[in-house]
Parts: sequence; structure tokens; C-alpha cells
Amino acid sequence: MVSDPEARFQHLADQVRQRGGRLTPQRVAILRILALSEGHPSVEQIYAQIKDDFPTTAMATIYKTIALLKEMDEVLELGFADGSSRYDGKRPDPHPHLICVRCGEIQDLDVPALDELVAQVAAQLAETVEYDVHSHRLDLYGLCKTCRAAGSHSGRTE
Amino acid sequence: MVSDPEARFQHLADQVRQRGGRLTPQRVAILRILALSEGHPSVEQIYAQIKDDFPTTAMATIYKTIALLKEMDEVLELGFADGSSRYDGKRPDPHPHLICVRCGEIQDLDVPALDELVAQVAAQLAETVEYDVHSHRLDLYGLCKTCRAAGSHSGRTE
DNA sequence: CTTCATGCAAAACATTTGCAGCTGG
DNA sequence: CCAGCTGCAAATGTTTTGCATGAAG
Repeated sequence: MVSDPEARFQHLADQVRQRGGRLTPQRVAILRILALSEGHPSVEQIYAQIKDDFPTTAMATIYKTIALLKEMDEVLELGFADGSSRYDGKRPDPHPHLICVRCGEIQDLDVPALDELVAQVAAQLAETVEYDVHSHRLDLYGLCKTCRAAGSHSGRTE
Repeated sequence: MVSDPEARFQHLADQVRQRGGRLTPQRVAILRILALSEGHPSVEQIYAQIKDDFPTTAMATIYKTIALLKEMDEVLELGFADGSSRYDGKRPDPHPHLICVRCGEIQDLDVPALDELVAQVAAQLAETVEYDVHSHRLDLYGLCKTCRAAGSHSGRTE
């Protein structure tokens, strides 16, 4: 939310390098898109953007790079019931999202009370059933202003 | 959590009939499993249970019946990043889930403050950006007692 | 140079669709 | 009866995998 996109990109690049990974041009492009994209791109969208600069890039390359980032917990994956996934490389920590079920637009959301609420529940679960909660996900689903005006729905429903 | 499973099954059956749908033996079996299952079965698990009574049942039949229930908002679908889905036919309204990332166990969770919190955020979004929020989803991810003891992790990560 | 990444194609899955035949109401 | 359901198979769409080539460090 605050962090400078360019700094975020540098962080990702550093992490990859420290891990023994290489920074190929394609990979740099993927990291850059993930670090800079305001929206929450899908693999397809990343692919489309990259083809401009590296027309031969394969989808598999993008999947592989994202898998690497997931392992390092440097990207947040939002999977949906329809099997599609969108990625957030700017804020890899859990945070709520607002999702339009019609156009698919995803935006970050600030719910200050949430982390505390989750922490409370987690603490209680740790005590009562020895459950070790380490992550969470909150999505709000609905219709954005534009789609609301456009009429009824269609598309992703979860 | 409260409702009698048998009553829930009857409700589902009634809804299907009112909709002009038929109650074939296979369909009855699917509804029964969804209404009675304590866990949150996958299509595969439903399929396995049904094969005992109706060995010729096709997966497609289960998918079609679930699609019907989804349309009527009588089943809650929990889709995951790995493409799998689990279903809750007991409580179709949004409610939080506790998910073990190692064994995949899913249990319902009670977070009394959540609905109010979501309602507040939704109200604010309606005012500020004319967003129409009509649903939500909260998952907590972690390790259940058993898996915690068993060691490190593997499996679904979201 | 030595690994690791790329890109292509094939494989692997889960889910959907089309359709002939069956059957619930 | 006949609209709707079943079961089979084929189609779909996305993600994964195997492997030869290529390039980062």
C-alpha cells in the first residue's frame, strides 16, 4: 500500500538472486509486472504484456516463475472456484480483496479490524484445539459501480 | 450447526422440486450426502459414496446437480487455488472456514463479529464507491493438531 | 563452464458439453 | 407422455512436466 513499486521489484529480484535463481530478461519482466501492476494480473494477462518485449515467451515460463515466488512467499495467489488464479506481487501478506463477480476486477481493501479479529480467533484455536493458524483470506464479492449500472450478472461466482 | 440434517435434506428436495427439477435416485443420494456430510465433500468424495448404491453414476451427473444447487444458492462452493472445490450443503450462507493446509480437512468456524464487520465495510463501500457487496468468504489456513504433530507441510497452499 | 531457465510439445487434471436413450411425475 | 435427467465420450481450459537448447553468473 505504501511501498514504492520500484523498491518492491528490487526486493523480488534480490530474493530470487539470494535463492540461487537467475535473473533472465523474461524473469525480470515478470517480476516487474508483478511488482508494478496496480490490478491483480492473471497468468494470461502477464503473458500478454510480456509478449510485446519477448514474443517467444511461453506460458510455462510464467507459471514456473510464479511457482518460485510462491515458494518464497513473495506473491499472493488468489485462486477461484472456476480454476483461474490472480496474483498480487505487491503485498504478499494476507489482506482482504474486493471482487466484482461480473467484470472480475479485484482491488485491495483495508479492513483495519480484521487482523486483530483473526489474531483473536487464532489464539483461541491454538488454546482450545491446538490448531496452528498461519494465514487467512477474506474476499468480499459484489458488483462494482460500473457493472451494477450495466445490469444483472454473469461470470465468476464463488 | 443447529439445523437437523434430515430437515435440511427435505428442504433441498423441496427446492429442487419447486424448481421443476426431478428427484431421481442418484439426485436424492447426492442431496442426502450434501445435507448430511459433516465434512465438506469434494465431487470425488461424493462420487465414491454414491458408487456403492449406484455403480453406474457418472461424475457429470454430480457436477450437474451441484450446478443446479449453486444456481439456487443452496450449496456453498469453496474453490481453491489448486483447482479443487469442496462443497457445503448444510449452510449455504457465507461463513468462515478453518482449513488444514496439510490434510485438507475443512471445518466450519464461528466468528460472531465477522458478519457485523463485513456489513460495516459493505455499507461504507456502498456509500463511497457505490459498490454492491452481496457475499464474502473468510478462510483461516493452518495446521490441525494432528498434522502439526506429524511434521512439516505439503499440500494445498493458498 | 556449470547450472539453471527457456520454450516447445505432450501430458495431466478437473470440469463442461453434446447427445441418445431412459424415466419421473 | 414428454421435459428433464443420466451416462458415456469427446471437448475444453488451465496448469504441469519432460527434455533439448541456450544463457546467466
